[in-house]
Amino acid sequence: MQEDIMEKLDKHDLRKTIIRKDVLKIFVQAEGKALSSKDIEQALENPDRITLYRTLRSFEEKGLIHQAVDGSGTSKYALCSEDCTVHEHQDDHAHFHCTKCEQTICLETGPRSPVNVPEGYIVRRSYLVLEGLCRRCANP
Amino acid sequence: MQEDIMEKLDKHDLRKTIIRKDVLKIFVQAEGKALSSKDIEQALENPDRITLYRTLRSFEEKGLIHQAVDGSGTSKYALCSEDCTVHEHQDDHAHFHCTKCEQTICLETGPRSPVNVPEGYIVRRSYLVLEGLCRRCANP
DNA sequence: AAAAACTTGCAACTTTGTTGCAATAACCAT
DNA sequence: ATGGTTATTGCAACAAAGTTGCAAGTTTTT
Repeated sequence: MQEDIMEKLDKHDLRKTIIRKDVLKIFVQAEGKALSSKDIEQALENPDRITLYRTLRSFEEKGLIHQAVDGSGTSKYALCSEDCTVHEHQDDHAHFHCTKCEQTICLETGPRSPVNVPEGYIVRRSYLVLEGLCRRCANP
Repeated sequence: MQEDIMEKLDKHDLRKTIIRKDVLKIFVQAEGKALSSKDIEQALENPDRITLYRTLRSFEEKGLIHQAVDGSGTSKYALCSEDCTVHEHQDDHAHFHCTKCEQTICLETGPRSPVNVPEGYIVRRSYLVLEGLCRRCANP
């Protein structure tokens, strides 16, 4: 698993620094859960906030993680599937956002039916967010 | 039109103060375009920033405007359709977000096919965001 | 017209995120 | 392994977006 992390960093052309290993480990352990900068700050104790932001940006640029739009206002990130590359993210799945515990998870969703946009508009990506209560919060 | 605005405020149980009339007028004129707090600040000259935030919150609570999730990070709002009530928003349409000019518009979209969520999860609302270039930015 | 209820505007503060720069660590080639 | 190159870190300073408490000012109700 330690090797897994090293390999991932290597494959995505990222230097193996302590914080990167730590952050990536947290993402791997989170298993499809989207994490905010704050979540990670709390998991690691006292990482430099700025360095963390930059780590997240690098990870995203190199195709290791993707932003999970969830309507909560703050950015969240989740581990990409294996086939994301530096140049193009392939994370077309929807995200579920629990309004009670504020957790966001990636859903396994197939391709969506296309939506009509006005003449002349170009669609590059789309995000689908489902909002409601997760299992834990729905059944207290 | 002035009467229209007064009526809307009345119907939604909001006091008719100067800033509320002004802000609502801007939303009516924006015609389906989603506006950020900043957009409105610029349209009105020097409104109190805090009061504006509170105005937007009241409008949303009373079902006059709805948040338009667009993945841009900052909150945007657009006028609700007539049948939104205080208790339940009905704005199920998608939003288009132009990554160049940062404008967001409401799209007229029909009902979407439901997405599978894990056992026990409850979906209350969903947001669909299309991201790309608007007509103006796509054809320079 | 006065009382009650709500709204405004100000100060102060929090959270989230960015930039510039010197010091440091990782990587590559001897 | 050693050193040079290049990328990364950590700090300070800053900026944007948003919130809270409270006294003063408006609406609305009676």
